Amino acid sequence: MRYNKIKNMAEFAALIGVSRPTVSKYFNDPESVRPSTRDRIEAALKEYDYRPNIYAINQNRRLTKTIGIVVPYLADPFFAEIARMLERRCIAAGFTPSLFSSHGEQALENTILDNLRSLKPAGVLLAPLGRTSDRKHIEAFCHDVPTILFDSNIEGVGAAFVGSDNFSFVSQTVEYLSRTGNMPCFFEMKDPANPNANKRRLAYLEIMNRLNLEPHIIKIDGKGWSFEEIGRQGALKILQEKALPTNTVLCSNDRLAIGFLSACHELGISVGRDEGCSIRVASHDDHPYSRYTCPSLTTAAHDYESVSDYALSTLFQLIESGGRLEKRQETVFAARLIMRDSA
Amino acid sequence: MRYNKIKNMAEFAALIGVSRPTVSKYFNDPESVRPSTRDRIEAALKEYDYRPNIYAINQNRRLTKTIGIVVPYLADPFFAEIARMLERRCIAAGFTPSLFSSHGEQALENTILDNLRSLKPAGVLLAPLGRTSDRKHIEAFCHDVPTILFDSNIEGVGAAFVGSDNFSFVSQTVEYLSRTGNMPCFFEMKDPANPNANKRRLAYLEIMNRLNLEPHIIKIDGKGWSFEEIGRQGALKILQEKALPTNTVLCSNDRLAIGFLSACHELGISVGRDEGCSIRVASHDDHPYSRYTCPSLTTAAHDYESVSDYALSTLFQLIESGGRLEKRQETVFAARLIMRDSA
DNA sequence: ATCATTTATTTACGCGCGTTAAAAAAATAT
DNA sequence: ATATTTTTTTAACGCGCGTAAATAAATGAT
Repeated sequence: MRYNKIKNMAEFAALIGVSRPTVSKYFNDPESVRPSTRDRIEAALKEYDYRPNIYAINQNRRLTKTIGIVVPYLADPFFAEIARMLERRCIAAGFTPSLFSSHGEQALENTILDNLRSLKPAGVLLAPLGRTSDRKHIEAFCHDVPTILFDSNIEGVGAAFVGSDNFSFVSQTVEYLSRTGNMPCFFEMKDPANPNANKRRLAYLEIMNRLNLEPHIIKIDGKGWSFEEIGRQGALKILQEKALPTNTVLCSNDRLAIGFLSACHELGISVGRDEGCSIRVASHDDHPYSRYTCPSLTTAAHDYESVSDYALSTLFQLIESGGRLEKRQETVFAARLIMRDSA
Repeated sequence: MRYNKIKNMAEFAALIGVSRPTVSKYFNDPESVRPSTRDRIEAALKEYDYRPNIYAINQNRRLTKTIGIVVPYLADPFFAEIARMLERRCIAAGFTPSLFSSHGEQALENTILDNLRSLKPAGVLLAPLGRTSDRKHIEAFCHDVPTILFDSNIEGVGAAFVGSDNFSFVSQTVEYLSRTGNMPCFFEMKDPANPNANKRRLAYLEIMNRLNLEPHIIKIDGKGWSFEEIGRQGALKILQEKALPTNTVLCSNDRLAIGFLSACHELGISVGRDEGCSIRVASHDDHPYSRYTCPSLTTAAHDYESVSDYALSTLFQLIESGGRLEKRQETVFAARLIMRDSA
C-alpha cells in the first residue's frame, strides 16, 4: 500500500491507464466492464486505497444505496435484535443501512424522517412509535420515500406492513394456559402506545369468548417506555390488593412480565406451574431476556427471522418496481409458543 | 406551505430576493447575516419547504457536521443506553449523530470505520470491541479522524479515553461484601474480550490483598457476546459441582450475573442477604435490567451521565482544536454502589 | 452630510462524480 | 481479411453547493 493520496477518480484512472468513465462504470457495476480491465482496476484498488467520494456520488444519483432503519426505542433489546438482523441483510444485499431510534418521542421521529428524506435513501424500514406517531407526517414521508412499515402497523400508511400476528400470539398462550390450568386474566397498560397491545387485548377477548370463558382485563397506570417499572408497580398494587381474579396472568408483553415477576419475588409469591407455586405468569414477544427471568418466562416468540427477511425482500421489490407496489399488503407471521417455567 | 418544489439554493434565494451566497451564509451560521435578511429567509423557509442538499454541502466541506458513534454490541442494553445519551447531546450541540454497531465482529468494526472515514465526520466516539479489535486498523483510523475512545480503552490509541474506573467498581463491591458477610470470590469468563474485565480482575486481586483476604477466581468457558447464557452455564456447572469456595459471588459484570441468578433459581438456590439465603451475588455495571432480576441485583453503577458528557465535551474540544489534543488523557469516573437484594 | 464600517451582491471558479454522445479501439464472428 | 459487435475513450455538460474577491449598498458614528 503506497501512500500516494489519490484525490479523485480521474487521478486514479490515470494511474491505471484507464479512462475515468470506465472506472465510474466499474464502481456502479463491476460486471459491466471487460474482465481484463476489471482485474487491472481491482489490482490498483489493492495497491492504492482509493474510495470514490460518497457525497459526490450521491449528489447526482436520484436515489442512494442507503437504507434507513427507524425503530421506536433502541434501548429495548427486542428492537436492537431486529435492527441487527435487518442491518446484516442490507449489507449482504449491497446496501448501506443507517439506523435511527426515535427514543419514544414523536418530535424525534419526525425529525428523523425529515433528515432521512434528504439522505435520499433507496428505501426505509420504519417501525413507528404507534399511537403517539404523527400520522400525517409519516404519511407525507411515505408519499415521497419508498417505505415499508414493520412491527407496528398504521392503517393505509407505507407501501406495505410486515409484522407478527398478534392473534396467533394470544391464541396460543391463552389456549395453553387454559388447557393446563386456570384461565388467564390479561395484564396490560391502561393506555398502550403500541397498536399491537390493542390487537392483543382484542384477541384475548375473542379467544376467551370462543372458549366460553369470562375474560378479565387488568389495566395498570403508567406512561412512556419503562415497561418493566410500569409492570412492577402495577403488579405490586394488584398483588397487594389481592385484586387478581385468577391465579394465572397473561401479560401483554414480556417487558411488563419482567416487572411482574420482579414484583412477585419482592412479595415472596412463587411463580410457576409446579405444585408449590401460587401463580402462573405468561407473556408475549420472547424478549431476549425472557430466558433469564426467574422463573424463566413462558411466552410466545416472534418469528424475527421471517419478519426481517420478508420486510427486506418486500422493500427490495418496492425499490425495483420504482417505489410503487400494486397494492398495500399486510403480512404477519405466526408466533411460536415457548414453554418455560413461569407457566 | 405551497407545493412549488424548489430544487436548489439559487431558486430559493431568487424567491426571497436575496443572493445565493447570502443564503449559503445563513445556513452555515444564521447569526452571520443581518437580522432583517435572516427574518426574510426564515419566513420563506416556513412557506416553502426547501432544505439544502446535504451531499452537495458535504462534498465541499473538509469536515461535515456528522459525529460517528460506534459501539461493540448494540443489543446490549448498556450500550443502547449510552448511545441514547450520546445521540441526544450531539443533536443538542448541532451535530448529526450516526450510530453503528460492530455486532461483536472485528471485520464489521473495520468496515464500519472504513465507511465512517469516507463520511468525513467531524469526530467519532468509538467504543471498541476490545481484545478482538484490529488494533492497527483502529490506530490508522484515529490517525485520520478525530476520535475519542470510550468504555474500552486501547492504550495509546485515539486522542483520549473516557470510561469508568474499574478499580472503583470492584473496591466498592468487594469492601461492601466483605464488611457485611463473607469475602467474595470473583466470577468471570476465562477469556474476556473486554479490557475492563481484565482490569476488574486485577482490581479484585489487589483489593483482596489489601484486606488480607485470600482471593478466589472462578473462570468459566464461553465465547462471544451471549454473556447471560455463558454465565448461566458456568454457574450451573460450578454450583452442581459445589465448587464455590465461598457463599459470596462477585460477577465481573451484570450480564454474567443475570445468568448466574437464573442458574441459582433453576437449582432452587435462594440468593440474597437474608437469613434464609444460601448465597449472595453482586456484580458491576448497573445494567438496565439489574433492577428487575430476582432478587434485584446489588451492583456498582456506571456514571453514564458523566461518561457521555465528558466524552462529548472532550470530542468537541478536539474538533475545535483541529483534531489534535496536547496530550492523550485517560479519564475515568467512579462507580456508585447500588445496594439491592441479591447481596 | 461625510467618512468608516459592516453587511450584501455579483461574478466566477472549483469540488468529484454521473452521464451521454460520438469516435476509436478491441474482441468476436463470418 | 472483413464485417459486426462489444468495450473503451474522449469530450463535455450538469449536479448543488462552498468560497473568494471585488463591488455595491446599508448602517453608524462623527
